[in-house]
Amino acid sequence: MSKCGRKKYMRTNVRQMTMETVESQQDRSVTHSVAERSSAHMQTGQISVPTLAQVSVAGSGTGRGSPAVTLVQLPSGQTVQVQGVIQTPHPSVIQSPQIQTVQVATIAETDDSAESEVIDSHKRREILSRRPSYRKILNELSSDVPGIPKIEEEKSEEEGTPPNIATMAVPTSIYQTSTGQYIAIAQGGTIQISNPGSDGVQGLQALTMTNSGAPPPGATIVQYAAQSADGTQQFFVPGSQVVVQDEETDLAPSHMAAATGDMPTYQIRAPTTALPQGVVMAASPGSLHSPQQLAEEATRKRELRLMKNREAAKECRRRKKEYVKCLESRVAVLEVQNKKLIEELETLKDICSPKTD
DNA sequence: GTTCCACCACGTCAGAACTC
DNA sequence: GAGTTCTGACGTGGTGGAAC
Repeated sequence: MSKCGRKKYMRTNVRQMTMETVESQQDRSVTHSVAERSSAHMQTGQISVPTLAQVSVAGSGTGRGSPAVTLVQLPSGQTVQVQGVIQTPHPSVIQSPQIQTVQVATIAETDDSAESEVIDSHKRREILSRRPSYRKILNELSSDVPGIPKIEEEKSEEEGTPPNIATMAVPTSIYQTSTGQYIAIAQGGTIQISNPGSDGVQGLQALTMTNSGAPPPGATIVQYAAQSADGTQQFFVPGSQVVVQDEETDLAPSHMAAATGDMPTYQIRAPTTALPQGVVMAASPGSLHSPQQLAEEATRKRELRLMKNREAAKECRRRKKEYVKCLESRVAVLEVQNKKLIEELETLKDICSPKTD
């Protein structure tokens, strides 16, 4: 590992540890995350007010959505019923069943029963060994809080198909260009380009072969409805041909009608040399006989898997960022609520305490 | 202009989590 | 239990700002 890499790794780890919830640490009872702690507070109705240590606050059955009526015991011994400032208690960012169970286990630790402690410890360890899913957490959160957008379940993922090629017809071949784009050529002559760099189905573009009639020798014009394209790309198709993304002035006049406006044009030509650098050839998923075909099939599968994983990693990072944003906003909300509660308690103290003047 | 540093995004791998 | 999805870990490259 390089020096730079190690440093970056350490930084990354520090950042990740600050937001870590129930992933990999063994002793979670000590290292609860902010969200976990705040969640525990919301669950038990306890409020941490360090500056008011003598004022004990007990929640009185303040379930989610019910009015937050709190019993405040003042230093003078008086007990006052308080209508809290939090009229609609926000659920914690982390609402997954695992973490809720963790909180129960944590609270149970205060019991003196050694037996229950052992059982809880086992349960907790069992639960903590599971990693939270950002999608699950956020979806559960969003089901409780209408304001938070739900992460859509990609249908294509459920069907085990990568998002970018979800609607792709059964391709005869899949190719990757040097720029990372994937080109699938179906039996019907439809060419679809999947751009891993773009989000969602926008990366999927359909091409229509227009080689009907009398095409000029060695060239087939392809209509390509791309959103943007820069530079020239070259990739291969079956039959020892090459698909070339033409420069704007590279076309014969008779073909210009096919490529109007900003649409770049692809031509299928006979290859001039061997495979260009960066192009990955993939075998057709047809009958496999020779070891070479098997190897090609294995390569194709690997490429597909890598492509899927690439997209999954992107999606995972996006979810993680969303999750962290959610946590941060939750912290901000809780800080405001905490401040208000402190002010409320101060006001009540002023009201209830005997006047010294 | 160069170097250093911090940050970010990405691709890949491995293994946990999940689905069927 | 096998296959798929998700996510932490790791390494890499790009970028912008600060210091020289």
